[in-house]
Amino acid sequence: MLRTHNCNSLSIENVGETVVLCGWVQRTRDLGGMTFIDLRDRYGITQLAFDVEKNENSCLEARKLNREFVIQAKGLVIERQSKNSKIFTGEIEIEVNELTILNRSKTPPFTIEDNTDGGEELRMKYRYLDIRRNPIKDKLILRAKVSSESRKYLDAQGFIEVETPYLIKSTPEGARDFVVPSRMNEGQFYALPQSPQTFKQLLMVSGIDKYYQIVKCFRDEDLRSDRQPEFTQIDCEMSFVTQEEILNTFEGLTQHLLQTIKGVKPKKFARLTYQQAMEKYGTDKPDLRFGMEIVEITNLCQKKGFSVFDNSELVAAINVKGGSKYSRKQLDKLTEFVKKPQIGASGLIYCKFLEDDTTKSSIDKFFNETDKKEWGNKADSNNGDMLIIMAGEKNKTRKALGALRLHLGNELNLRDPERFAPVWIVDFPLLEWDEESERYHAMHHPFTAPKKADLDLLEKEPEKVRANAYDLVLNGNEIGGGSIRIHNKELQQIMFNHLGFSDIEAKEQFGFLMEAFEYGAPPHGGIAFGFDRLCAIIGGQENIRDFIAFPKNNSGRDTMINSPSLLSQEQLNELSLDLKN
RNA sequence: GGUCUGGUAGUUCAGCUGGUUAGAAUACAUGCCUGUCACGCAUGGGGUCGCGGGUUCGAGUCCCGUCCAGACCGCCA
Repeated sequence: MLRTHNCNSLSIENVGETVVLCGWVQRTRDLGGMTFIDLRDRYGITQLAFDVEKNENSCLEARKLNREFVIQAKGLVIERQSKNSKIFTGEIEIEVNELTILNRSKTPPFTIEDNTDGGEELRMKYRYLDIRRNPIKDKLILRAKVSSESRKYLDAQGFIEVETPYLIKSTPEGARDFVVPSRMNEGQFYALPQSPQTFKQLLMVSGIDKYYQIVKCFRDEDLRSDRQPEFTQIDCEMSFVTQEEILNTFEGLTQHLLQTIKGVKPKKFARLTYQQAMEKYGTDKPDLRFGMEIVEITNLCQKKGFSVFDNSELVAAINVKGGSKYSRKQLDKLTEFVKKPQIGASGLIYCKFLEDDTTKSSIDKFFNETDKKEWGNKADSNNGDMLIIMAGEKNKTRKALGALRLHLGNELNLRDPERFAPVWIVDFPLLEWDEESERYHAMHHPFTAPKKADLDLLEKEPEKVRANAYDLVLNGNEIGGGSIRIHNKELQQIMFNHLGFSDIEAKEQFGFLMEAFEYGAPPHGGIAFGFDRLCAIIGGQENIRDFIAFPKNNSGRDTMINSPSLLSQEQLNELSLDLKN
């Protein structure tokens, strides 16, 4: 044994014991006659004390130590003369009489401290040093806890964890696949799974009733702060269940996690239909930690001579509490925000409700006090508030207002990371029109069952068909999504046809699934949680990178190991691959 | 594929409408200091201003291109 204790375990009760500690040198404080060293390991910090008069040799040794040297120190636990209440071991220190350098260290490129001076690029290149820091280490510990608590809950509910293959088949639907060339099958490729979707459905056909897997998935799409090309899902599927049972089971999982990890128990989760979410929040992943809902005022403001409103499909507003204090400059900034090409609005109109009960707006020429007060009533505006009004095409206007709402939520600090506002979004449309390929795409995926009541719309008004599909949204982030699946070959065939697959293509791509459906497939449905995102939000962050030990950067690179990288000509030959350039 | 922001000491950053020898903090090195815990004090070293081109008497600063990083849009069934 190299050590008898860790660096966070000794207290005043251990005084008088001889102990051996191992760890990294966090900092040395050389006072001349004596030297102090903060020794750090995963658990905490213990102060080592070296006194010239008591032990000159080890004191001189201690002065040679630099940051991040790995050392072993043997000595006596003594009570400190001056105590440090900031750390657990602050009442004691180790009077060291044997000091061994286990390994030396170069000066690290950034400081190994909670508030490091290192930028993200450097921290990623030296991720192994970054993980020595508490904030990163703690996030990995939180992740481990979320994973273990998820397993505990699902195991207790009778779910079975089954592993599914990583080397599978590329399919044209959905995200781009990462592909892996097959040496033994010249010219052929495996694909890495975007999700174990078809396998978990086959497991339902197998009678595995309740399945789950905490599993890596892969999508070759551009990255974001909440998107990595390889990411982890809690993937689940159940047989003989209604949508309601699935929602309840996984509402239970989410509550279990929030309770065991954060000690909070949210009430029954809110529910919105997709339609309601789009109307009230302009997005299918609304942040319900704050209000500021979108209010439609089209009928209240048309035919008054203001052509922008008169010619708009929708006029809608959000109420900014306390917004009447916004200066011209602040309003200009907001206008600038909505005019960005990403938002694409042509501008915004404000209407302030002043403390003296009068109003002031950018369109006072066209509307009188009564008009403006009517809008205010509709939006629950009080004196001191401000309406921001936008007009135009329905969906675009809602989206722009939704983006502005989120922007204001950030600006006004309404998005408290310690609060959790979960909401189920239900009744998603089954299909959405894709301009580029000029055909319908499955909004969720092609295995999602349409609502029975909407089935007869499928031929004539496919975009009106609602699906038995749902998302779990937490604090404005989509953390889970699922659906009741099709379990019948004929309906699956019809769906594929609507998605533009010929019968032959459908058979080639998903014949195995449709064949399985012919052997007694049970009704089934499920859900998948974005595990990295879930961890990040429970940890109060929006960026998932620090919840992944070794993440990729914006361009999909791992700058530590420098991947991806070129293959040698021999490797290419063996795989029968030729590079274009 | 697009929009925006940034790239200056090991690190984090400042550097104005172009103008002498490019600064600060921190880290690092050396010396002093017996109760520090972000120890303190003194001294010192440290720069291809991302890269390439252009404008100019003169470019870290302006222009064009390019690379890298980050955020967002598209994309992500």
